Amino acid sequence: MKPTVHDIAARAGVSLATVDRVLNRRVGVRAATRDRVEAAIGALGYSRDVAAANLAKGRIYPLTFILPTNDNSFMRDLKTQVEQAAVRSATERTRIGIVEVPAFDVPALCDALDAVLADRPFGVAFVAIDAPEISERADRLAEAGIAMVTLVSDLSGSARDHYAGIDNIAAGRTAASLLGRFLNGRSGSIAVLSGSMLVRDHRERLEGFEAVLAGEFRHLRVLPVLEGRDDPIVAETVLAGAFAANRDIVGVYSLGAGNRGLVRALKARAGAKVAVIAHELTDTTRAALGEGVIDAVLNQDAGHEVRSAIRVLKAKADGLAVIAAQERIRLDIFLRDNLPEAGTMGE
Amino acid sequence: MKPTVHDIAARAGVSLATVDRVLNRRVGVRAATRDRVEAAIGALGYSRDVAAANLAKGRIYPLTFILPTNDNSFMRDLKTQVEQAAVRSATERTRIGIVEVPAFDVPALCDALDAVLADRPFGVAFVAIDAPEISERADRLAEAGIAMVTLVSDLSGSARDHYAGIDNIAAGRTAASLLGRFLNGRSGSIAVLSGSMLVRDHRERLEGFEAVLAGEFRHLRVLPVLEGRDDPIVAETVLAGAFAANRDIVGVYSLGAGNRGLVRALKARAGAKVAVIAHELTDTTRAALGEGVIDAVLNQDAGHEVRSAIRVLKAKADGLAVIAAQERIRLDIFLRDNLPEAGTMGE
DNA sequence: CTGAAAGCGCTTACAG
DNA sequence: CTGAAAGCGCTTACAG
Repeated sequence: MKPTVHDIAARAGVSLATVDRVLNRRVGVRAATRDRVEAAIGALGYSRDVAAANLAKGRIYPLTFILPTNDNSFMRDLKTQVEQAAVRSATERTRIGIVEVPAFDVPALCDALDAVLADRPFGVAFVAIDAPEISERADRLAEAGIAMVTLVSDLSGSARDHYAGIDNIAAGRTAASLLGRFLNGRSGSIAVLSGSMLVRDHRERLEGFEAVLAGEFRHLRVLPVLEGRDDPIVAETVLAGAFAANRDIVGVYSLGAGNRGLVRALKARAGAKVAVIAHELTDTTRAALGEGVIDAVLNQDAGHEVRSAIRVLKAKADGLAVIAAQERIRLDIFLRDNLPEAGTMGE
Repeated sequence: MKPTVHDIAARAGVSLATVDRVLNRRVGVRAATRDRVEAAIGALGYSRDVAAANLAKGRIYPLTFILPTNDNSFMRDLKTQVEQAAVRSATERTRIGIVEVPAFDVPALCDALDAVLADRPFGVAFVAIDAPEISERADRLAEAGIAMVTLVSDLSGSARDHYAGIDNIAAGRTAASLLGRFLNGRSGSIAVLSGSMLVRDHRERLEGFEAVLAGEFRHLRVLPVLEGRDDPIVAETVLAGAFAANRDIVGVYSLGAGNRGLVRALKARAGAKVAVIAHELTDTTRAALGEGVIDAVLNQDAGHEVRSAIRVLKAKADGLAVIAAQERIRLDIFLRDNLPEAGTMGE
């Protein structure tokens, strides 16, 4: 049988309360007593039953998610996933708060993080903007002992405990590699549509993309990056402008959101088919993949990211380890041929 | 506050024992009493605390995994993942038994399933061979109330509760689509290396592969399928034979295991580079991807499959729902550009 | 058919 | 600095 606190208490000749004090590193135990208890723990090979501990503590985990209010499918999905996790709160012993802030808005995100600091939940997850003011807030949250996970986009050199998102450099490299192979020798210009160069995920995708094109596909020329603000209307406008100004565009890499605008601009354009790689599987990109308007979609699973963030924050609060492999967020590659049924996405 | 059994008991004017009887559908409760308790449950919006119930029950879940003893990296990885899950048994309240059987051996798998039936664990997970004898065993296990998950390869029209594996038709389609695009107009023959046509996963991959080639890439001709028994030595021999007999091979789809043999045969072959798609990211395929010997690897995550099987079996035992999206096993596509760091694979 | 009491493995006031 | 007792939400003999 697995040893319990009773076994430790008996072996060390102390009460349950003292065992509990040692187990939870609480102060006010004589060194000699502590040593006896620790010896018993070691000898018995004790490991705590976390479920029983949580039951006794009546522990619930207050967690805050800060999400940007972009009008794009991916962010809406992310929010839906957090809401669904909130529905599971009862069984998972969490209490999940959602705070919405305008997208790409550093002061607004700072304010939200300050509010978290005042509120002191167990943990916070947020889509980072890569700015020094944000890193500074992250440091303060870490000092306050609040567990912290960046979601989707990471924060450079910060005190966050974990990043729940894909490897964006690899995503950019993959996009370039697929585009280069699909174009197969054709030369010309490549349009890159981003959301904003303020966020690290978009910058990293661009970096990986340009590195592979420069290394392996020198006949493809990358045009200056377009910023669509992850907004369909803006995206359509800037992309249509690029098509008008550059008649030799043979490929497009849409590395941000706002793909409804991308698809409209592609359909409005006359001339030979361009090869297109986009991010995030949504109703829009799924349909475009089916029609052959988009050739491949790189995807991150919002549901997995949210569940992973929650697992990591809870584990941090309990001082427990996570299964590292389970928390790795995959880069999904979808072609027309491996589309999952709608509504079955997930970890 | 979340209502508890005490609240129900008070409201229905009965004891805890009676509440428990109703909650767990045990016999021996008068209909009128049952109705009162159920009314209270409904009015209060009660939901059971499963962790507390398991603590009280001292519940552990005996689970059996039946794995084939092939000498290939994927199956070794699968076994390692089950062993790691066994290490987590203490915290997950499982007791995991592993049974090994020779690969592609119907009588051996039948014996193993009969042994499970005699042993009566809560649940069993096994790599299915698609044969009527196996389906018959599955039916008996289902009748005995043993939860059942097929792993990696499914069992047609059987009573299994769940299949923890990828969509193999989509995998085959994806392989064809990538191969066709990478070859980009070149015509010639395609060699297909399978493990065995006895298992459904290999048959389905072939089916999807042939469908897309026939539909979209008519200039590529599929040679008769080679059976490598998922064994490197056999795979190398049959593939080398195919290369010798067919000088016009321009592509290879290795849809089973034994890729050490595939790589040896490819390296030994003179002539123009062939496009190659293989399955499962292992040390061998990872290295071959880096060297450009293999162009893309389709992968299933053994760790995810094992964790998912365990979650599903436990949920079945508890009569609980799973998060469907979390149990969907993804088809991973790896190019040279999106290889995860070694040792970080997983859900 | 029903209930009182003890117990699962832990934690928490409270008393000393 | 340490311990006895009660309790978290549920289940299980046992008695009636």
